[in-house]
Amino acid sequence: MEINKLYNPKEIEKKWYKYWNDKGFFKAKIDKNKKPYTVLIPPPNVTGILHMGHVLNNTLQDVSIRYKRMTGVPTLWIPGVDHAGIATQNVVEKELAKEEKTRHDVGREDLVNQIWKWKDEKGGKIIEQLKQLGCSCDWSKQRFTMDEVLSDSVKEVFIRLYKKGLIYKGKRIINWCPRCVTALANDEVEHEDETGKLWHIRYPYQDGTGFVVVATTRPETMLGDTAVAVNSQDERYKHLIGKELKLPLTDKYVPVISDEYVDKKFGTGCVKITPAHDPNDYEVGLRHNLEQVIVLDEHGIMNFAAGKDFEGMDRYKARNKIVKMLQEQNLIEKIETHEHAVGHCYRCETVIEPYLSDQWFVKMKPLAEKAIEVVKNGEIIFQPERWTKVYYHWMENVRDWCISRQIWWGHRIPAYYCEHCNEIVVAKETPEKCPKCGHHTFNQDEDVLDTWFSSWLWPFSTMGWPNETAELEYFLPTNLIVTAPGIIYLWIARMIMASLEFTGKIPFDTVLLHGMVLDENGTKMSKSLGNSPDPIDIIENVGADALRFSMIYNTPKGHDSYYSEAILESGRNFANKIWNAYRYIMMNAENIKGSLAKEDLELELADKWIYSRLNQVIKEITVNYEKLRFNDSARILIDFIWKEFCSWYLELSKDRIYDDSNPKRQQTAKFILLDILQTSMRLLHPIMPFISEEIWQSVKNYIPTDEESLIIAEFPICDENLINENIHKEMSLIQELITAIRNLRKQVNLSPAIEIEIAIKLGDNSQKNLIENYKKYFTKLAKVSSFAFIEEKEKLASSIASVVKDIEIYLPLEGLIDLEKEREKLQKQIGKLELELKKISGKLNNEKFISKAPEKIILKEKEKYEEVKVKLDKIVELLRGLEK
RNA sequence: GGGUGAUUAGCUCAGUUGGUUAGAGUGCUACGUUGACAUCGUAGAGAUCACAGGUUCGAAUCCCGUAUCACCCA
Repeated sequence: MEINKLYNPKEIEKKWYKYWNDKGFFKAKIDKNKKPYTVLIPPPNVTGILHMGHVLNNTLQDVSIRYKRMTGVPTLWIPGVDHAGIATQNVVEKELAKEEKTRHDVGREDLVNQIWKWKDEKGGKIIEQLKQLGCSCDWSKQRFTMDEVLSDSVKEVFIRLYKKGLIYKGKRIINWCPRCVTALANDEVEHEDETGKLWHIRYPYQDGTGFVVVATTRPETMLGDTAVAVNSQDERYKHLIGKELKLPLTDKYVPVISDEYVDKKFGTGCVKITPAHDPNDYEVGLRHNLEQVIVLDEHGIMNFAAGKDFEGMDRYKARNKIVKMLQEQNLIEKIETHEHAVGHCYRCETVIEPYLSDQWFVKMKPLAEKAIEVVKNGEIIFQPERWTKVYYHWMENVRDWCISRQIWWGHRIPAYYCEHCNEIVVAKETPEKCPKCGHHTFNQDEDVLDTWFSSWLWPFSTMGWPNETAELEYFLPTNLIVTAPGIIYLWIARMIMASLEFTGKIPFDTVLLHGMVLDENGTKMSKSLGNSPDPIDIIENVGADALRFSMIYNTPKGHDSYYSEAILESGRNFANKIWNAYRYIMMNAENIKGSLAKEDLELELADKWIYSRLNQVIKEITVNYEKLRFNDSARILIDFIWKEFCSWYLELSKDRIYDDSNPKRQQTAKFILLDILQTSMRLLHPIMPFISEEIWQSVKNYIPTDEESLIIAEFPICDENLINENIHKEMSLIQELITAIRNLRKQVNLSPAIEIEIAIKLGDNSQKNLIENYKKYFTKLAKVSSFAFIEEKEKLASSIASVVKDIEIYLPLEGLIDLEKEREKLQKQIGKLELELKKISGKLNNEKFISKAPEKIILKEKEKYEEVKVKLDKIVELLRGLEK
């Protein structure tokens, strides 16, 4: 078999993905005797294309589901996309705009049809990209938030909440996006700090005897002012309360009122009140029965109520004109710069407008109580835990949710108005007869529901609710939801509320929050900055495995992830390393005929050591997979495979692998190489599914198993009996000796090809057997041709030396030694050891330490003291030898 | 303005229950193509654990404060 020197992921990844999918390995099988493990995908937008955030998010989910699948648990990862109301409608409206048409030209029905057509043709892109990444979702259960069943869930929920009095319609100030021409919920508004201006405007007294100064960041709204408010405790303005002021640029007069809302310290302490265009002013207006004058239309254009000077002007142009006119009339006192947070539409970044309009709302408080409880009592856990505080904070201050949107793409509100008497009937279908007046003609509400109104039902609508399905019974509550903290409010909290309300169950038990993917400078990735690489390009270049490994390895749990090409190399190089170890092992597996049963193996130190380490690694990795600390799993794997398996074990095996004179030893080494490789592939599979399957399938030819595919093969279980501390001690002594010898060689720049003799003075005689038995390890890894065991340090003046534990190592150099350099080296080591010894003896001489520290720690310090002392003495002696 | 988090090697980060000679990777230096791999190997240098206090026999780790940065909320 010819194996390429460089790992080429492209064909391999395609091949195995198709195999897994065709074989149905992603499909969840209900087994009532086992508790399932279920992951819910955060449904990406139907308009979405894969970005690095998706890569991180979905890789984390795939790692957890693949790990669980291998432990034998029935697993289900439910995939799907959401209909993304505003974003998707935008896509088609943009196409219409190319023909210079608006949605109003084509009409509601036609527009919705066009969007469906677009969705069917182009909406599945991100799903295909997730498959390229290797995601093992159960695609037979893929859902779309506007599927028939999910739409039915939405209607059912709306009706139930309406009947319970938890959904109501009302005129309120809401956040309005003048570009999307729709209402937004509070948490769909993103606040950004901006440097704006604070205009101080004079409002003259009605009688012309003076003026008050109000400060505002939005002068254009003054046209809708219906009062000026001051704090009743403010001595400066007390006398003005009740007076009338002339509203500049208009022929209107407004009263001075008092309200506790006014902050005496902000601005001038006089606040203009615009009830129709500011949420706080709206509240003040209600308290004082003020008129609500709307001066902006739905597009952010001044309307007739703004007066003929401004009607038809954009809000910012009107602002400039107003300021200019005020200046001309000497009504601007001063203009300050002012830092403040400005709300933007989270979809299109347009500055939002507080806007008074008729909307539908959900009362959240009654739903929030239970949802707080299930987190407080630990039924639902946030990881990292600190996010629970964020959750509580929002839940405890939750406000009503504006769910109506003035667009056409989405779930149309199931409310019908009787044409005759305007009675509202909330129902799944158009009612037959008005319950109030008996008439038969109805108009359905024009608005659609917020996309999140379907997303919050995701945990159970995807399983067929309100029907009682086997899935709901078996898979709910699900187990894991993986997402970014940014949508704790938008999505996580609401899912918890909805699940409890409608199914009586929690939606999931664990919420894993991950960070953002930043570029190498720590800047958030964004399309407009152009610092966001296309993951599909990366996959085509280095493979999904490399990308997945790099992301997991470089993203500590709950932290942001810094992506750069350098980081990608860790995954690419690791894949290549594994590939070449595999190549070496397979080449030899082919050449070496015959095989041994496991019980006939002739084990030596390195073999016992690698099995011992393997089992420790199995234990650690299992813990880290369970704790969702995947970066630690990745780190343990790369360290074990690269350093211990490849750099030590595989090198040490060469001696036997190339020795045809001893078949039993040769076959032992062959078996162990294959066995460690296949077990490592099992451990690696959740993170690097493709290369691990490719290698595992190939090793299967030599180590037969009934298992059909790695994706459903058993995850290794630690065998404690194989973990042996004595073996570790012996092996690490040998490793330390080899490293020390290599170090000596390097010190005098010996070429790697030159064989050397080493003189050794042992600390105790038990070490002699060990070193003699495994002399070949030194030959192989340090090019040592022979050892001389010495008693005293005769004739060693022309050697360089090193100390490992209580063993002295000498490399004789026949007068080539640079005495000065050698002394320097030893002096430096002495310095370090003396410092260490001082620290330890400081502790041991401290009475309080002796009396208060646990026995175990004291013992450990004493042992450490002896160890350091022995080493120090030996090095001091060495130095003395050189100074003679 | 309120909250949360971060600050450990040039860079990116581990360090989980207070006892480690504070570890990786990358970068850097030197040497090297040794029968899997130069996407490699071997060795080395590189840290006052942000700063200032406190608790403790003992603090990178716990507490208080300060500074800087990031994110969230108003």
